[in-house]
Amino acid sequence: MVTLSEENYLKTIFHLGRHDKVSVSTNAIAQKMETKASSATDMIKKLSEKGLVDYQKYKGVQLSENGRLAAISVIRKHRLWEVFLVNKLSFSWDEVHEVAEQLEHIKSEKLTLELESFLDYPTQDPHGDPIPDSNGSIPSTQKLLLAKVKQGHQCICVGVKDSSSEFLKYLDKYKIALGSQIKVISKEAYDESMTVKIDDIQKTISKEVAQNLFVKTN
Amino acid sequence: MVTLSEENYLKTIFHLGRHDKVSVSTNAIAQKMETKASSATDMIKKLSEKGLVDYQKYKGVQLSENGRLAAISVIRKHRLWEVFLVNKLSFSWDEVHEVAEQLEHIKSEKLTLELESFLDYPTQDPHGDPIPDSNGSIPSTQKLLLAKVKQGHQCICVGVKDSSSEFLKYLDKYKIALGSQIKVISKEAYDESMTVKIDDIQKTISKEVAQNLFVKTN
DNA sequence: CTTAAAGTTTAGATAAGACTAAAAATTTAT
DNA sequence: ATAAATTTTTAGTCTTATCTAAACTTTAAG
Repeated sequence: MVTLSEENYLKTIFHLGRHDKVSVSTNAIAQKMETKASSATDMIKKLSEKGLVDYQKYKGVQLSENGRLAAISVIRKHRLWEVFLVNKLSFSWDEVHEVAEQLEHIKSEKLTLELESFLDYPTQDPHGDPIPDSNGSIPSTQKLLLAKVKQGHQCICVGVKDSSSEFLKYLDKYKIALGSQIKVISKEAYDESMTVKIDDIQKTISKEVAQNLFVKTN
Repeated sequence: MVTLSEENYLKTIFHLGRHDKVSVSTNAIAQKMETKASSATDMIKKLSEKGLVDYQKYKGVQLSENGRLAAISVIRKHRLWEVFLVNKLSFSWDEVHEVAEQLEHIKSEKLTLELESFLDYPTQDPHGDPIPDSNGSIPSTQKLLLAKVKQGHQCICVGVKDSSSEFLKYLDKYKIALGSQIKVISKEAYDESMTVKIDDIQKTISKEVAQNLFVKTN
């Protein structure tokens, strides 16, 4: 049995180790979990004893195959519930995270499968993040940050890097949503801001925004 | 903040104190919670300190107004989720309890209200139990046990007293469901069994069954 | 290459919730 | 009405997950 707390640590280790596949440091885990390094060490030992992570003292951790599957199972449930909250109940994309953090720990294989079916097998959550399938495979999407798009190019918004409520509300305010057409009109070298046309409305956006929007070029 | 464990105790005390409104004994609580009397005493003290129950040593407990509201809130969520599982996902009425036991602890007022709306404001769960409204009022239904129905009388099945998986599967097997028309053909004094006509099919049912089916006379 | 800084682990403590065993109170039975 | 049986509480222990403070590694600087 994997406890609620263990699931949260596994999820954190998964997210931290996602991009660079080197091992994840104790401090990084503690910081993300908003806890102390000593607490992280304790939990890492426990996860290691259960065979969910590979751990060497002072060298950080990596998820084992079982740990990866456990983490993905939690992330799968989190994202399915987010789809439920937005598509079936009337939650907006900036309101779902906290509730999904609770719902992701509900243990029932049948529930997850039935929910997935009820939602018509969605492949991504309301923020554009991919939903793992029941085998733990994560559909990959070739997306890049809007900040990387060259002047004159056209793209489509497919996700957010920062899914904080504040950023999502900003996007809502300026009618930027998944699927929005974005054309890069010009880029400012000085502050890395850019002027873009979003579904035909022109707007200048800051570096911070451009570095947190995922797009797909078409 | 009411913890998960506290919520479970409050729910148990509510159910035990439902019919006879006298105070609930430590042993009764421990038995229902499948724990030891000493653990129950510890929790009772904690609930008492939080003002959720009225407690006098050796005299048992009663829910305070706040405790009652907290218990009802949990029961409301439990029953709403059961409706969701049966009506929206394809759970049967004998499969919902365990999952609802987990879902009932999700904390989000908005979620509960939206779920209730999504389900079209149901007034009872799949077992015929009433769903409290958001103010904590429980719709009362005048129901009685089938065992009390006199020979020759007609009634309609409106709920179950025992909602164990075993009993519910028995009812499914013999096509007894909420809404079934039941006419009492004869009663056997010796073993309290009765012969009934259920939606026009005649069957003899035992005392155990008759004492666990709620009906409404029409 | 040695030392200071940063990062990590250990040791010991705490709180929640549960348990066992024993003591105390209440209820039942003679 | 008192002894026996039952119920309830208390005292002390355990586990999980957390914390602080101190000790120990590793890394970085000079």
